[in-house]
Formats: sequence, structure tokens, C-alpha cells
Amino acid sequence: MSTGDSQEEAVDVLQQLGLKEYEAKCFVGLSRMSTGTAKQLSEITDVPRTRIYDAIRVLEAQGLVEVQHSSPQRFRAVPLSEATETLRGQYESRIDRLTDALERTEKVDSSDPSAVQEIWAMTGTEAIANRTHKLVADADEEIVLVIGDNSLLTDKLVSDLNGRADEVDLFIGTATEQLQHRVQEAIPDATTFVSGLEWLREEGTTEDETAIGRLLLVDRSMILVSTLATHTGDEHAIFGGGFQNGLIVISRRLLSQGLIPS
Amino acid sequence: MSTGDSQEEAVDVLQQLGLKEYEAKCFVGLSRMSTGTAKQLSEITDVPRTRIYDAIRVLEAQGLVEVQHSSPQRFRAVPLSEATETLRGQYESRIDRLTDALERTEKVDSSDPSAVQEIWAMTGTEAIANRTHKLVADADEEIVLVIGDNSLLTDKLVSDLNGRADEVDLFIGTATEQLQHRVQEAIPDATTFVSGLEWLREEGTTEDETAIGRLLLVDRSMILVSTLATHTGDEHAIFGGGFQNGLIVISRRLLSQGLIPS
DNA sequence: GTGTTTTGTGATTATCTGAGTGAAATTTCG
DNA sequence: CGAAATTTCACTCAGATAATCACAAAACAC
Repeated sequence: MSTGDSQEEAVDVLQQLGLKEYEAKCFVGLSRMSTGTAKQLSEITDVPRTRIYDAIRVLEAQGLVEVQHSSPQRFRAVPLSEATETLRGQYESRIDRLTDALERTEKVDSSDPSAVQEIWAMTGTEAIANRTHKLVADADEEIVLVIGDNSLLTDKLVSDLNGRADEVDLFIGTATEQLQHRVQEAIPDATTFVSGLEWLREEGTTEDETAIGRLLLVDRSMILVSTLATHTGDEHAIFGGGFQNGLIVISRRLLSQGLIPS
Repeated sequence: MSTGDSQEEAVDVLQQLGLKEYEAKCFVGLSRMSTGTAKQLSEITDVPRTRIYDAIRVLEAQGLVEVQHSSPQRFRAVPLSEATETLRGQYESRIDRLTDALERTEKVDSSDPSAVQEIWAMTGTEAIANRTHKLVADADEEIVLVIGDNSLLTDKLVSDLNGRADEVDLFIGTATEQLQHRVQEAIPDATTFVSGLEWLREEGTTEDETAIGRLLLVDRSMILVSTLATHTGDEHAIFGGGFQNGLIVISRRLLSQGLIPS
């Protein structure tokens, strides 16, 4: 079947969005026909016919399908645009409730002791990108950024950097000359360079090869380094802040390795 | 405990957003302290200490917490703004994938037979509001809208109606004179009136009293009527379209009941 | 160093949710 | 009225998740 994969993917995504298997299958099935009865639906979704009704009821309560109360009942999926709008509404209201509830929550002071050598790890391109944006936004004087993979040079990142260009010094390194030119055009105020990224390239078994993803140095006091698993695209980062002078050592080492020009 | 409810609500919402109980509790717990160890977390969240690690790993993979790989490990929640940004990103990408997949899906023609008397039901204020917006946007000549409860007169609805004011005739009815004045100010081009909404007020057992929510008549060819459960706020709607002349009967009846002025 | 506490991993059991199935009640139609 | 389809309901089974325990490794106190 040519569109079988698409269907499975749609069902998958709907389950990630919180629907049960039957509910997801029913919605996808209904999206394929203008209108349908329980029997028809059961045939193209291989959801047991006797369970169609439960699933539809939940979907109706979520505003994703309409029901014609005749005999036999007929079902119909809400137009996709309306459905996504409804789902978005759910999401927004949840975020709002979460924010409210968390703010009302009383904090407990864990009298954080000697915060000397703070190195934190995080995972996931999305989260790391967010953290990158925040660091860029909070920079006071200088941003040194090395991009290891051009997939990480998003539009948002470019515009964020341009937004800071007249307040802080920008140094942006890339893996290749082509990418350097692109960056130079996109962010004219930045000083760009090509970095010797062979540094730190780890070749494990051919299975888990990792390349350097980003290297971000903000005001010489915070650093973020991420690695990209070349096969899965998973991104892992370590992030350090609150150094008093430790990073000077690292900076010097990076300089000496030719990763950052003087 | 004064903020106990808030905490439970936060945990609840996080679970609705797809986290497991332990994960949600850990995130909320971490949000209450700047930084914490597994033991501290276990104490304030009553998640078994030995399960903290699993939960944190999942949270880290989702970009919701950072881990300091020392001994003992220390955990820290990502700032709320970053967390919601990350969650939003997940949501957006899921919606995109869903849209793509559904569009790629092959439709099956269910040669919809005699579509005579089509009455559909839907549930949920969110979904009904979306449908209302769509009907308003698609109107050609005339919109008759009766608002039974002022909570339904949202800003978006007002602006949508104003957007159509010079293309279609607007008749807007309300339950009270105060509300009528508000509407008249907000939508100056509309003809407003106070409607006798005692019509159709059903008093069941004191448990399930329902009031009329909205009544929308578009181009005399589509109708949407909703009821509001006064205690829970649940909104149920029936929606009819594709009539050739059936609605003329209904319109006449509504007129004769004084619900709509001539 | 040694004994004790804390930390982290893994295995195991109990509980709950959801998928899958069939019986029974209801309706439709000949 | 009887047969077929529709719809609801109750039940089983499997997999996921919560909860507990056992144990090794590390950190700490003395």
C-alpha cells in the first residue's frame, strides 16, 4: 500500500499527542472519508467494530469528530485546520495552567553550597538550541560560536545573532569555507573564520561516531559544547557557567589548537 | 500544605502533556529548588529514591532538566520559559508531521448517499468556538447570532465579527440589556437585540441544568445551537448544514417565539 | 585503614491501563 | 415475528508503569 506509511505515521503522531491507538486510528480513518459508519470505519482501520463507539466518544469530547445521531450513527472528522486549532488550544491552556501552578508553588531553599566547578549536561537539539538562544541573548561583551554542522545554523539563530551584533563582539567559526561565506553574508557584522574541527572528533566503533556540534563561549565566562551523533542526529551538550577564571585556561587551549583565531 | 494543590495541579498538567507520574513529580520538585540531589528530590516528591535516576534520564532527554555529572549527581530544572519553549517546539513539529502525513494519505470515496437531513453533534467549548469562527468566516450574506452566556463572547469572536461587518448583515442577540450595550459598542455595525432566552431552558434535576449557549444562523442555510451545562460548563452543540429550505421553517419558528426580531 | 553511610544500578513484584474478544440488548427491515 | 445489523457492556489478557528489594560502588567519618 503506497500510503500505508503515512497512515502509520499519522497514527503515531496522534498517539504522541495523547490519543490512544484506537482513537488515533479512528481519526485517521475518518480523515480519509467524508463521512462513515462504525462498520466502514472498522473495515479500513482494523479497529474492532465494537470498540469504535468508545473511541469516537472520546474524540468527540475532544472536539475532533462530529457525530450524526441517527441510526446507524455517522461520524465525520473535523477539518484538519480546525482540529489542529483545537489541539493547539488544549496545549496553550495546559501551558498556562502549568505556569500558574508552578508559580504558586512554594520554593524550598536548598542553600546551594560551594558552587565551584559547575558543569551541567543536557540532551536534545531542541533544548540545546533554546539554551543557545538564551545565552546569546544574555551576552554582555563577546560571543564566540563555532558551528560544526550546518543544520544547526537555523534562521532563528541567525536573527538572534544579528540582533546582538551592535552590542557584543561576534566571532563565528565554521567547518568549511562555503559555510563561512554563507555566515559572512547572513551576519555581516561578525568576524568569521574556518575552524580546525578535526579537534575532538572521536571515532568510536563505526556505530557511534560523534562530531562536534556547537561550541559557544560567552563573555569568556560560560561555555557550551555539544556533540552530534552522526548516525542518529542526537545532540548532547555540556554547559558550564559561573567560572571565575577557569575558562581562561580553556580559551587559551582552544587558541593554541587553532580552533579560535587570536 | 498551602501549595499542595498547586503542586498536584502542576503534576497533573505535566502528565497530560505526556510525562509519567514520576517524571512530572521530579520536574515539579526540581522547580522548587535551585538544584538538588536524588536524595533531596526523593524527600520532597515522595518518589522512591532509586527511581529518581530513571525519571531524570527521561527528563534530560526531553530537555527539561540538566544534570551535573559529579558524585553525587546534582539535578536542576531548566528555566520554565525554556521548558515551555521546548515543549512548544515538540508540539509544533508533531502538528507539522501530522499535517504532512494526513495529506499524503489516500482518500477513499465513501460515495456519500442522500445527504438530506444532516444534523451533527460536537462537544467542547474549544471545538465549538472554532466551528463558530469558521462559520462566521464563510458567511455570504447574513449572520444571526444569539449569545446565551457572556463567557462565550471572546475577543477573537468580536474581532472576527467586526471583520465581516461590511460584507454581511449582522444580527446579534444577547440575554441581558447590559450585554447588548457591550456588544453594540464592540461591534457598532451590528444590529443588536435582547432575546427571550427562556425558550428552551431545561430544568432537569437540579444536577443537570442546561442553559442555551449560542445560537448561530448563517445565510439561513446553516444553524448551530449549543447548550451549556450550568454546573460543569460543558458545552454541547448540534450543527446542521446543507439544507435547501428546511431552515426557513426553523427561522420562522424562532421569529414567532420572539427569539429573533423581524 | 576500617566501618558506616550515601549513592547508583539492576532485578523483581504488584498494580493499573489499554488492547482485544465475545455476549447481550437494541434497533432495523423484510 | 424473525434475521441481520447496530450498539452497549462486561470480561480476559498483555504490556506498561508504579513500587520494593537486593546489592555493588563510592564517599565519608573516625
